Amino acid sequence: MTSADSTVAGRPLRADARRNRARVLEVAQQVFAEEGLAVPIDEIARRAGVGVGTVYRHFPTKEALFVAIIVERLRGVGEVAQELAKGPDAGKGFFAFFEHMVRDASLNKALFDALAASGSFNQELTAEARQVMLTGLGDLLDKAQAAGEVRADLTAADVKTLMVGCLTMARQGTTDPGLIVGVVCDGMRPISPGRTPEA
Amino acid sequence: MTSADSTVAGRPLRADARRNRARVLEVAQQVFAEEGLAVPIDEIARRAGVGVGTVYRHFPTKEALFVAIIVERLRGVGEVAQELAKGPDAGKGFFAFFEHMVRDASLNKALFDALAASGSFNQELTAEARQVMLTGLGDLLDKAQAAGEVRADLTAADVKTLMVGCLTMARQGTTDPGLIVGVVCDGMRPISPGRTPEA
Amino acid sequence: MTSADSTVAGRPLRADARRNRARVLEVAQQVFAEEGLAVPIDEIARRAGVGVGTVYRHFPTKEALFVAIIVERLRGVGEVAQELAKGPDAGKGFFAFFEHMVRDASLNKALFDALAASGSFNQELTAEARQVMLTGLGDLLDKAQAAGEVRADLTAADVKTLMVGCLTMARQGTTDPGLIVGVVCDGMRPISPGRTPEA
Amino acid sequence: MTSADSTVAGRPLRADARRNRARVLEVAQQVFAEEGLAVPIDEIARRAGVGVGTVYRHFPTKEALFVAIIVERLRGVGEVAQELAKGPDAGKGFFAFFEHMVRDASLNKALFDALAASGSFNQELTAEARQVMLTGLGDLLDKAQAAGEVRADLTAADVKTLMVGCLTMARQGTTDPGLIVGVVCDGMRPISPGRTPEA
DNA sequence: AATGAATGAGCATTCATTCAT
DNA sequence: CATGAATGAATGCTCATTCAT
Repeated sequence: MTSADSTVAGRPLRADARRNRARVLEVAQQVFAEEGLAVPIDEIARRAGVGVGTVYRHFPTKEALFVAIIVERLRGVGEVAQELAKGPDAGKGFFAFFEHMVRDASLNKALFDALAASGSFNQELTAEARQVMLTGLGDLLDKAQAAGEVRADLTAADVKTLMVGCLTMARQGTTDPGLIVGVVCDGMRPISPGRTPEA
Repeated sequence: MTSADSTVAGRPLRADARRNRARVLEVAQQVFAEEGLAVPIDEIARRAGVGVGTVYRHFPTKEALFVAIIVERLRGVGEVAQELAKGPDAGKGFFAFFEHMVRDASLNKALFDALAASGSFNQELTAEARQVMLTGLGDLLDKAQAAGEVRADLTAADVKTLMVGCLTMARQGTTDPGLIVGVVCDGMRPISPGRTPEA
Repeated sequence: MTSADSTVAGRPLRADARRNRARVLEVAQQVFAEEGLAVPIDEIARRAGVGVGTVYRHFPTKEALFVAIIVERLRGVGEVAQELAKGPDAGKGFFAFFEHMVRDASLNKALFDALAASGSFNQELTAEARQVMLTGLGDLLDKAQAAGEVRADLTAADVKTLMVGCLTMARQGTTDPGLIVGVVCDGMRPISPGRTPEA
Repeated sequence: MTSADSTVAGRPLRADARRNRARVLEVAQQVFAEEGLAVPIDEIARRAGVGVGTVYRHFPTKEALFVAIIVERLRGVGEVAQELAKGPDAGKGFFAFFEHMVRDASLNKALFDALAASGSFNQELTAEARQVMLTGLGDLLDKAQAAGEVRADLTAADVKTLMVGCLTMARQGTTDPGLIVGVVCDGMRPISPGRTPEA
């Protein structure tokens, strides 16, 4: 909703061009989500009802297309976190966010990849989006830590990593996602006196 | 370590053949580890110093080669777990195993893949090896649970999942593996009365 | 001559595409004719002055390319026969057709293969074309038999077989095609009373 | 049974070597007959119960192996013809030979290939065997022509060609071999006054 | 002599990307 | 701008032939 509609920084796209760009993005996300990165661009073009050329007009590279998807997703995630940080109970909010994210992304390979693979691509291209995401998450985390609900030694990056980890596990489909999230969330809580972790 | 040297069940391979087979396996593991499954067989052959034909003589398919790696690894992991299960302090053993595994495999993509992707391939081919692994891990887990050191509601499959998750995270390289393992191990411990998890 | 220009049944191909398709077909026919089915697709592409990809765009499989050639040929043969069947002297027409066909195809391995191998491929794909051919030939044969110029116990399929046989022989290059055709045509005539065949 | 047992002209092979050579030849003939020339040498070696090396020891090339089969066959055919030429009724003998050959070879792809493909290989290697064959057939033909049972303008080479042609047709399996042979044999008979061939 | 492991050129096919229409 | 045809490098795999054991 911000200003992510132009190809790079050119003039505002023509209406039909914008429509095509959006359509391709949407389809690509779905297709990648369903079948993985190996899907040929031709297939995406076909499903989007446009020619390959059109895909390449908007995204000069297959990687660029994927990065675009990632960026869009990361931005969304960051915004949600930001929202929750403004709420009253940051502790509850934090864990809810974590759980929600995992539940959500475990159903959506594209979102998963957006998080997981955000490091595997031309870093420069995703840098900004990752920052947005980490900032939102960071704000939420800070508050939760201030409230004593989360281990103080965790950084936003650590939490993101743990989130991706939970996603990977959830996606395996071999274990109840609830249990996984339970274990990890539990592990993120401050170490109570009654426990002897790692001892 | 057992008798995994012959192709399938034929006569013991000739000395040079066995050497080549081992060399290919070793190289393939490394190369796959470094660059992922996309590496051409030709590349593996080249690095192993043999012709493509030789690779194909020993492993009739690229998948077969990968499966062979997985199987070898899983077997190893299972055996280690089995060993530890026989030790005195199962709780300590369990967490040590978990930590060790993650630390180890985070340096070795092949081992990681062996664990992570063991479900993505011709199930039949890896079934046995996976069983060996789960059995070993299960024995260790049982003892640790009996000793009250691990949440009773976790199964061997859950633990394996958590291990793979930690591996994924550790491999990202963006977070201290120790911290990750710390969090997850902590989460696997029984819930102490002094804590209000998920509350 | 009819409408065999589109790939399957899509919109009429772009001018250049149609040109390429035709060129590939033509070259493939020649090359197959000269060197047999073993010729690599790359070779055909090279000789046609296009990339391999182009060949594969038009013919998704090597077999498909060959089938296309066969189909085109069979259609042509059937149409010629049909034409002659409409003529006045069916007997003369029949033998002329036979002779012509052999003479023609003995110079063109592709046409030969079209006839000879028409049974060796995905039957479904060539079924229709074969039918066209047999129908044309059948009409001509019927008339010739009615005129008492051809043994009444021969079917269109038999005649086709004999034609292919003559072609095989002619292609050997070791015997005068005229003599061969003479012998076989002679054998197809009704058995005169003055002869004691097989006696 | 003559002197076709040594590799080329070396010393008489050791007993086991001769056994191996014969076994390979026999198997190769069968396998080629069943599956065509495309069968890998490894397959032949396997079925013959020897190593590939052994095949190559006896036949330095795949082509050489095939030539050897051809040669053996041609010799046999020539000998049969020779035999019949010595009989009383050359006319009957000639047609019987023709029919017999077709019937026989249509069941044996190797024999068929031996006849059909005898021209497709290193001519030098098969020259002698072809000569033997043509001589035998020639003797039989001469007598039949002298008896007025066969068109005088046919040469042994022509007849061989017609035989191969009939084989090709018979092998198609789409027409009754008897009918084919009937037509061709009929065509080989002298032109009776009561007929107007090619007129 | 026999064996079968090793070799590597060769082939069908796919797919990211470019460019004429 | 959109289209989709053309391109060709890349890849998994086969198989004739050589050679160490």
